[in-house]
Amino acid sequence: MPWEKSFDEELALEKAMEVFWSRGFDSASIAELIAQTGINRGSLYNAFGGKQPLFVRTLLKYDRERRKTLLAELEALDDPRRAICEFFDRIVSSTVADTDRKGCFLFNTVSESGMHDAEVNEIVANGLRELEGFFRRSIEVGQARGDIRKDIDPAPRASALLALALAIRVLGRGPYAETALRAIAD
Amino acid sequence: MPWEKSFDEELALEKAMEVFWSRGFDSASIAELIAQTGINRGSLYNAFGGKQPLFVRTLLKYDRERRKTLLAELEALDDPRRAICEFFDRIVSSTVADTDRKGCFLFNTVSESGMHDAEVNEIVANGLRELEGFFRRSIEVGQARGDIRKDIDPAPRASALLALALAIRVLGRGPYAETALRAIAD
DNA sequence: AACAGTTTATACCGAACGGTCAAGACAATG
DNA sequence: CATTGTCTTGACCGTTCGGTATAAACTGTT
Repeated sequence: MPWEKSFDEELALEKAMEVFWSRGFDSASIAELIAQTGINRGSLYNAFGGKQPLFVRTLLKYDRERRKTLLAELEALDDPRRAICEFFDRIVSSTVADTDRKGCFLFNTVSESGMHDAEVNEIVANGLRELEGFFRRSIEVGQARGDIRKDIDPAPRASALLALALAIRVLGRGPYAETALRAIAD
Repeated sequence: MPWEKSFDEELALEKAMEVFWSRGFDSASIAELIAQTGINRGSLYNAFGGKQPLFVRTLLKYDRERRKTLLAELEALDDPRRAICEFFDRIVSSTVADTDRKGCFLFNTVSESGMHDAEVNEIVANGLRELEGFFRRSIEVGQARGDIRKDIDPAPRASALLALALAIRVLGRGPYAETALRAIAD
């Protein structure tokens, strides 16, 4: 048997992710993906099947390696109130540190005008759902422990926090005074 | 002197606006603009100069005819608290009524990945600024009249309301239970 | 050394893109 | 009625798009 893949598939996915992340699906051209991944046109199609499947794989990779690990990390704090604050802390600081204004891959995909196919929509919807769930759980536990005011309704407040997070990411280009935003969250 | 334009420029702008509004600048093709406006390719270039200038004109038209009139109308209520509620009422109801999921032209333009040229950015930034100003003014006046709690800081709260509005529009595809969102605004 | 299987590299495809151009259609002037 | 100058029209431009096909290069087995 002959010859193994000569490029690192995972590393190529990482590069491809950066391209989709910053440019979006439509605007990302195959040429750019080739240039950034360093692998050849034919190899790319051979290894991933095309633009769309590649996009899905990078999106899954992002969801798995960034969103899930972040939430797991925050839940491990076992301090709901701090977890939420920490979450917004990170969002704000990573937004201002994000010199090339990539934002958040999931949020970018949500707001990209043309709704994608069912598979992509499912991945994104699931990500948002889990993020909202994280907020809701944090609020509920925080209330049970007396760390968070009891007069707020967990579910809609969780939605509101999700909305704030999204907006911070989207608005991350103009108003940097968003730091003030975080202070309101609770 | 010869011949006047045979098509209604304002009506063509309206149609073009709908195209850019729902598809975004990049995804909107000249072919589609031609089909929807009904005017010919050459005429379009002759009358508007190209895709980009046409986009700017439709964006200005939107900003002038929708955003400004809406804010003026709400300010005319002379009831800051109700004005804010009314604003979110309208955003939510127009979002659920928006069968083709256009969202808000300004917000769409903000979140469109590739930052546009300085002119477009200025229009959008100005729109957001004025919207935020509307919130801040409403809060301040409301506080002075005793309609709004005094322990909230107008400026950051205005930013937060802007963020909520944007997020509602962006998320307007999945969670329709956003109606609950509005209840939290104050 | 011959072979098999997989990667490379490159040429190429039809379609769609934004934009231009030359000719024809037309109303107002002389 | 001829002229003038704009508007309309449809063909056409070069470029780029995502995707495919073909042939060479290469490695491990036989």
